Amino acid sequence: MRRTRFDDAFCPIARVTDLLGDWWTPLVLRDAMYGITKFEDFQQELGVSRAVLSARLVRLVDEGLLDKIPYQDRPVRHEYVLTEKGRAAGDVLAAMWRFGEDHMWEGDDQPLVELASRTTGEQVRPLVVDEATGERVELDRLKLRRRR
Amino acid sequence: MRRTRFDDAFCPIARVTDLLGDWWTPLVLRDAMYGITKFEDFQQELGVSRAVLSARLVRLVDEGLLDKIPYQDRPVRHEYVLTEKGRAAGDVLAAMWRFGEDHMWEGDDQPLVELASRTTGEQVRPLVVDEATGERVELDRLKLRRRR
DNA sequence: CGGAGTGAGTCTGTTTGTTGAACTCACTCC
DNA sequence: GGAGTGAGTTCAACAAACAGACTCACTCCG
Repeated sequence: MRRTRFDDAFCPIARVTDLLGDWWTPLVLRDAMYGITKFEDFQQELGVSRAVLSARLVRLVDEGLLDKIPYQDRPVRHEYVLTEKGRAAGDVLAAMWRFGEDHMWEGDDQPLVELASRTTGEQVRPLVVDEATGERVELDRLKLRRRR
Repeated sequence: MRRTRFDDAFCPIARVTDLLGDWWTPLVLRDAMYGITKFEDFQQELGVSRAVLSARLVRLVDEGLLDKIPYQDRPVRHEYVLTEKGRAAGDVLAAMWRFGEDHMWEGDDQPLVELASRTTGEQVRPLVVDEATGERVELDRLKLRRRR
């Protein structure tokens, strides 16, 4: 029996879960954000099995988050680079970063690393707001309605 | 061999992946955001197997995203309600919503539902910004550094 | 020319996880 | 006394993930 798929669900969260919910997928995407492009580099960085990595990269290319671009012939070698859609998925990872930073360390412990701007050097702390008002989003306080 | 765990990774994204990356988990949390509290209601809404639902709820309670509160004796019945930490995880779901809304429908198709404020009735579109500057976060443009 | 090295996978046997369906248990309601 | 309900647990079949070995097409070094 196939694992239940959500890729044609009416709900955006379900469709994204279908795409990013496979084990290892968010970490592959994260490493792509950090500039990793080659199969071997993903594999060594993550320690994932080569078979699983191969399957994840194929999916991400199929879904349009990564482009697979040949950068030499004889033998053919590829690099995997983020597409526009792939970069947009960075917002989900950024939200995960913030939630993890705030809630996944016990007591006074904090993660050893932080995000910072390459230009100003200031620390960056992702926050989810409403685009129109700039106010924090609280999902449990919103309602769902049919789009008009 | 156990599926590789990321719950003690140095990276916040990896730890959150460990927590939310199990199949069905984001959807359980989403339904909790929409106000579902009872086992049977989750099961019927999602169509997930009862065994998996049971395991996911146990994990979410263990991790402190849900509280399991008895609301009657004889027989004991519980409701699962979001904790503060659980509501905070809503930001990740909101970012998923936005990415899904923008990128998971083909061509001119759009999801049939949208998020709206309960108070003003205005549509809400989650956006990930830097808390300090209010500017959009582009994860692939940031750097990682050791926290000082 | 021969052998080591490398990038990008595929293959294999075993262990874990997911699925749908049936089953349990402790009740309540008629 | 029997049907119904809420909240699970158990089961066997199937899918996915694991570590490690293997393949293939090259290049580089001596």
